[in-house]
Amino acid sequence: MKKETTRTELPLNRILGGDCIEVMRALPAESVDLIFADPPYNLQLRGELHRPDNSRVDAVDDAWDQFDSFRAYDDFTREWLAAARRLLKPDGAIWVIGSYHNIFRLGAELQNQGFWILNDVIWRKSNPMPNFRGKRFTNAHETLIWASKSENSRYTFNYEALKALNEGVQMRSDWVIPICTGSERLKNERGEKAHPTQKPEALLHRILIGTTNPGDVVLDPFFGTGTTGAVARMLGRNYVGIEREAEYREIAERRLEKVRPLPADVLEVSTSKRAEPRVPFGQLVERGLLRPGEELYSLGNRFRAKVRADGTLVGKDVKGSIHKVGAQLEGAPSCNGWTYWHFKRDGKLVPIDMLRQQIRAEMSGARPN
Amino acid sequence: MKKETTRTELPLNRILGGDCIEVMRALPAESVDLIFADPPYNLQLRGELHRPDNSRVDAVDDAWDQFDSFRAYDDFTREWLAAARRLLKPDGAIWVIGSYHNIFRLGAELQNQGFWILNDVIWRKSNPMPNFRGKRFTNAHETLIWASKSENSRYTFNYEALKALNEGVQMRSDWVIPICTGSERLKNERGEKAHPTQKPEALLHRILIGTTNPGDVVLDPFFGTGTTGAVARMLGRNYVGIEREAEYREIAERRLEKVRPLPADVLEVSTSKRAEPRVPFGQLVERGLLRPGEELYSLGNRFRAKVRADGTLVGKDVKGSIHKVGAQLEGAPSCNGWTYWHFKRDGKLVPIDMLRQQIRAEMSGARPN
DNA sequence: CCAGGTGCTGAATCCCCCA
DNA sequence: ATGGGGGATTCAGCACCTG
Repeated sequence: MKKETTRTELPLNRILGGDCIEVMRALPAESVDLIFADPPYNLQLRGELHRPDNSRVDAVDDAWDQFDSFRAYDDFTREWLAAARRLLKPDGAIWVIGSYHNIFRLGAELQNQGFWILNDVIWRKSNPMPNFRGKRFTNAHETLIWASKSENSRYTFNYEALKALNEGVQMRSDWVIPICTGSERLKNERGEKAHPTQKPEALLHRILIGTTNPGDVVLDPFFGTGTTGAVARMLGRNYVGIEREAEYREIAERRLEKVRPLPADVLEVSTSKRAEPRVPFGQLVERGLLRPGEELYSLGNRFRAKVRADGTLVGKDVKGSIHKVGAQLEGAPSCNGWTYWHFKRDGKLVPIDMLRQQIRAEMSGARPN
Repeated sequence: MKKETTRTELPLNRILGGDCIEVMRALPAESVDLIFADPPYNLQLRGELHRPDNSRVDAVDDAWDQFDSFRAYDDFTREWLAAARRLLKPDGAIWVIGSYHNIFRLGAELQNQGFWILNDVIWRKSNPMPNFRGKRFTNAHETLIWASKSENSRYTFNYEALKALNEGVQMRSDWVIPICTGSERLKNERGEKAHPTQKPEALLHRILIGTTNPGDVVLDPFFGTGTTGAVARMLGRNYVGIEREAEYREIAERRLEKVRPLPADVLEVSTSKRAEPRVPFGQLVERGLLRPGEELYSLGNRFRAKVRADGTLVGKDVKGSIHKVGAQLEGAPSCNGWTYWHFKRDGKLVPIDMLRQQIRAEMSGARPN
């Protein structure tokens, strides 16, 4: 049963037909920045499942034979996840979505394969289908798991952009988003909904804005009618879709043709201070913005320190960087010297960070960027 | 190494010392209606964490939360779940709570053992701890799983009572409840929090109202400081607690002594068979059961509000119906004012729902029901 | 008595570059 | 690979104090 697979180049912004496990195995390793996966959880699919040795799992229709069906689902999960993992760049990440039918098995297998869970996120549906028989709670949410490829991955997280999306408050792990209805819901020629579990674009919008950058490659191995691709294309990300059903692929192709990518300037998002160019404190002295020997005053004006010619400070029994001296004086584990230390101008105390901003402004002025 | 265990009778309304797996193995099979379990989460924390103001976060670093590997945690989960399962009556059910660190392994093992998941429920914290380094989403929720012993269990679900708790709308799978702080949070002699992970009583209140009946037996194998027992006792349910740490047991004993069980008539919950007559809150004032100006006290005694002559309440910065004011004070989408607000009689706090029951009794007149 | 400000805390897998 | 050091980072609720 061994199949010869030729590793192709990664075809960007295309939908690939076929079984996602086989297709992924033929793609180049470590070529993808983000994976979004909405795998099937319908246990009726078990007839199409394969064990790791590629033997087919017998169709088991008996409802009581849960153990075998869970095992088959776990085998399927293990295989596609391993194939997906291979494609991820070392600093890549994955999102999976599911309900209580499958999310626990999915999450456990993610952990087993060495993915590092960063958050579980609750998609809280503002308009869920009620529980008609009154025997359970309204199933009003689905669960997403966001995980990096490994514990030490430097994953992408646009903290400031998400905070801005959330009215200036840190984005939480529970997201209120309506289900996909109305004109967004795709129909087939017969007027029926084209796909049973089409996800809202708002969900993918938040995921892609928050955990990818423009130009990144986003892979969706269960592409369906292409929500991931549509949002990726709109947001200037590259997508790779894999879908087994020809009908879904055709609908997705037509959908993607209509998407107009947004211009680059709109795609710029708020960035954190971490992204700003580094300015050594010594430059302030070199450029004469602070004189050697000048006195600096701590936040709260409890301590003083003197600037030395090499860009270090000297205070009472302490010397070192602006950060180190501040931390030692405060007895704190760390200290941001830029906001901690102040200098005197016209009798007023001004944070030295103002001088850093001045230098940064000059730097960006030189480079028209 | 075989240990002879004598199967004792089930000791009701007591806290049992020792390892919960061993203790459960010594209890009689099929004797429990509901299990609530808050097992260790296996947090796997690395270094210290500081807030932006440099204060240190008091982490959950207790020995009982340390496991060497996922394998070790899975073994532990398998054993305690199996022991718990044996104790459940055929129509019994279980609730477990966890975070992304452990909930996927917990859910998968529940399924493996033949439990039938009925819902996963999201506890949305109205006041979670933020993410201090801006590297992830605020971890603003925990996940509960509600499962019956088997697929065909006729589990208890008080649909109408929960609907009433939710202002007449079907209860959803996401619950907004504040974390346990303030006066509800138990302290030890040193003034520190007595238990690092004490759960809010409101969470147990909803679980016990929704999925048990008065007189049922509720087992909590990780009893801690006894939240499950306290709410069970208040609501006229029997509890069995198991806790390994003597210090937690002593605190729980003292806590439970103080709990006053509610009278039986208050515990009757709505049934779908016969709708209870609606009683406007204003009738309590008209009839002189409550005086205008009288002070009401919130569940948990955190808030107060004053009764106005028109049957509305006025609290700090809020006025309106008993439901609306309760919801606003709690920051919750809704609130059942009848069970939320209490008045003082003979120095004790009594839910205003008792007065409604009184009026209903009068209304039903000849029918003693 | 109220308004406003300060301080503390909560189940947390919480940095990243460079030598 | 590992260590050192620059320097970035928080929301809601309650207790307590001051004016």
